[in-house]
Amino acid sequence: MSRSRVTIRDVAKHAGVSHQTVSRVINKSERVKPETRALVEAAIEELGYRPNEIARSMARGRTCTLACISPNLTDYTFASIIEGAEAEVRKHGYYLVSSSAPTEEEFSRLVEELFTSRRADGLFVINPYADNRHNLLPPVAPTVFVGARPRQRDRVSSVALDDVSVARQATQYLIELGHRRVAMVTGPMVEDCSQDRCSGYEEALEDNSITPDPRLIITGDWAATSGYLALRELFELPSPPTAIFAQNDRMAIGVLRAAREMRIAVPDELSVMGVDDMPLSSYFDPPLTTMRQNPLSIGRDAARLLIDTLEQRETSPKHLLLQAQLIQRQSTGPIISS
Amino acid sequence: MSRSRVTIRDVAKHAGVSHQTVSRVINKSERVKPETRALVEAAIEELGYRPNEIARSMARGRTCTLACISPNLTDYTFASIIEGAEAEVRKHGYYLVSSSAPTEEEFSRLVEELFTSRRADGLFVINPYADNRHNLLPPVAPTVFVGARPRQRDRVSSVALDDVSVARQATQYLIELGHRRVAMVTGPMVEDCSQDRCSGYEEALEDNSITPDPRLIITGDWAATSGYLALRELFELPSPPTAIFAQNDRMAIGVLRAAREMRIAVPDELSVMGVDDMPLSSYFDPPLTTMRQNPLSIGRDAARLLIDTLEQRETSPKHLLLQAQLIQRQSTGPIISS
DNA sequence: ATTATTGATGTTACCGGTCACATGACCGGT
DNA sequence: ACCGGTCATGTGACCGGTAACATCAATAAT
Repeated sequence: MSRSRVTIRDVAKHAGVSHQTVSRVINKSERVKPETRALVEAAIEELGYRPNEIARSMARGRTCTLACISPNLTDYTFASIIEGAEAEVRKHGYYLVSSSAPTEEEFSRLVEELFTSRRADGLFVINPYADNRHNLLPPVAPTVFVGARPRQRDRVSSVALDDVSVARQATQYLIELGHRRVAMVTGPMVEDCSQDRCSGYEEALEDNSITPDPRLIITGDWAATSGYLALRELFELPSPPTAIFAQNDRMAIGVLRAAREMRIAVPDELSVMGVDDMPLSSYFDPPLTTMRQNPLSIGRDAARLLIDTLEQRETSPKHLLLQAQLIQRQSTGPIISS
Repeated sequence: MSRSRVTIRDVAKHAGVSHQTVSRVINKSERVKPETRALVEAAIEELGYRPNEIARSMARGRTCTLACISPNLTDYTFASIIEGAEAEVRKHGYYLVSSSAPTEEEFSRLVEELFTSRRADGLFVINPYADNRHNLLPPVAPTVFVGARPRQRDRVSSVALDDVSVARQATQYLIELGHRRVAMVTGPMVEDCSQDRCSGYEEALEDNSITPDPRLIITGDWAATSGYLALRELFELPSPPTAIFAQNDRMAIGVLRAAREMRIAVPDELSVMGVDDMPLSSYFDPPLTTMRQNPLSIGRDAARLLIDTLEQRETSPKHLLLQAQLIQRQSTGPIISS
């Protein structure tokens, strides 16, 4: 295993200074004479010295490691958030341990492991309201919620899509195409994100003096199947909708599939749109109109927020809301008055 | 931030023993009298003591952290591999830092950061032949390749899909449906995975005494667009194929899209299949026939292999090949003799 | 000239574990 | 009764950094 590590004292001896001076050089302290610095740097170069991060963590009581807990790592949006956060975090000299915790129990075990044993300095929680996990946060560690704002005025910061505004824009767009009976397929209603998208939808209806019809709102679970089932249910109604706003792309895809099977022409008889703009959304039949969010930048912003908090540049919790962009494709169209 | 840490010496004092005895208890050493053990455990409980993992790493010279470097974190297959590895790794008391390195430079910077500063004990490399990164491995750390076998008889282990066999089965299946002109869209030919799938394809043709036609092999890049372009190219041929084996689902989706635009009926005029079974593959039109791999178990196996190597249970490199399963859907069908 | 101030550097302890070795009690064999 | 061996436990060093304080020379202020 060649533990032939060069330590700070080896460098010191080689350069003929004390180890503390070497420490000052590698930490870019000002209090070192330029000549001495050069001497030490030469020694570092020559010996190929690298500071041992573990020893550093030990001495400083900080680990420079952050943790990110997500319901899973495979969902495209989650993965992109993590990718964004990871890159940003590393730019600042931190590392990111990303774990999946599908259940509350997993979540609390993870938090316990990571924080009581001092493995991580801070935490990202993706989808904190997927279940009761938001009540199981580590007692001390700075936390940033991703994908939802904290319900109580907590000490946690947050970064999320502006769900209200996104849903409102989407609905408004459908209404402007001439649709008056606009249905919606939601995510699980325990999630704030679903609720906010409902609010946005309702606001848009109100803006256009359309009376909401509760039968047009179907609760789904983000999976394609729930979109599929939603459409079947909606077309049992005496007067079915002419447009559907699905709260994510996967459910919208399910709707498209059901429409195909039921021989409902999209977009001529039914407009369908989603939220996310997954990589293959443009490859469905017809290509899906959607609200594109930028999960990478969500991750990046979350990372900045957490690091700013850790390094005391930010002391009070901050809440960021990001916008989405309408991507118009062929699954939506003007209403056809027959 | 609340440095009210309980240390091993606090516990020792509380229990009236030496810190070393406490250390023995938490490390489950046998050499402790049951009464003493009980005493110490009571003290641990009472004070809420948790060992500081960082101090442990420091003293032992191991970090119990593994790193996983992947070209990206958002690709469904990669993400699933990571999810599988992460869960397995944690079960054994390790942590996983997963990073994306789209380029060779990123890769080598990461390796440098992670291993010269002793942040990680071992490394997973997903897609080691995406570029020249397989030559930039950390000098000492145990490594497992995921998604390809090492080219030289290296000290690295590997876990991969049995690409030859998968492609052979897929091609064989198409041939059994009656197709004689079977085209293929490959991944980038620098990747062993693409090459192996080519070999499997050729073997199947040979098994059935079909002379390979090089014009039927189009090099793609795993992205949907390249499948799209491939089909356009293939249908310029004097006698176009009646079946296409795309080396992954995304490219197969691209083929489907092109077929739709060119009004080629799938599967009546053209059978299309892929490899992966992405979550939404069954939602395309028509639902995609594919070879389903199990990326979670790839990750899990890779994790076991790396940990076994680290803990010296496995001393010589081992190479695992996993199989895939044919998932028959509606994008493939018997040849229609007209 | 003397003292205070500042800058550059060295000394030593410390972070919280583990490791190697020392100690002493107890046991059995001769 | 003596010796060697094993078991349970304690002692002190050590891992490789950082932090606090000490030191000492050079400069500025009185």
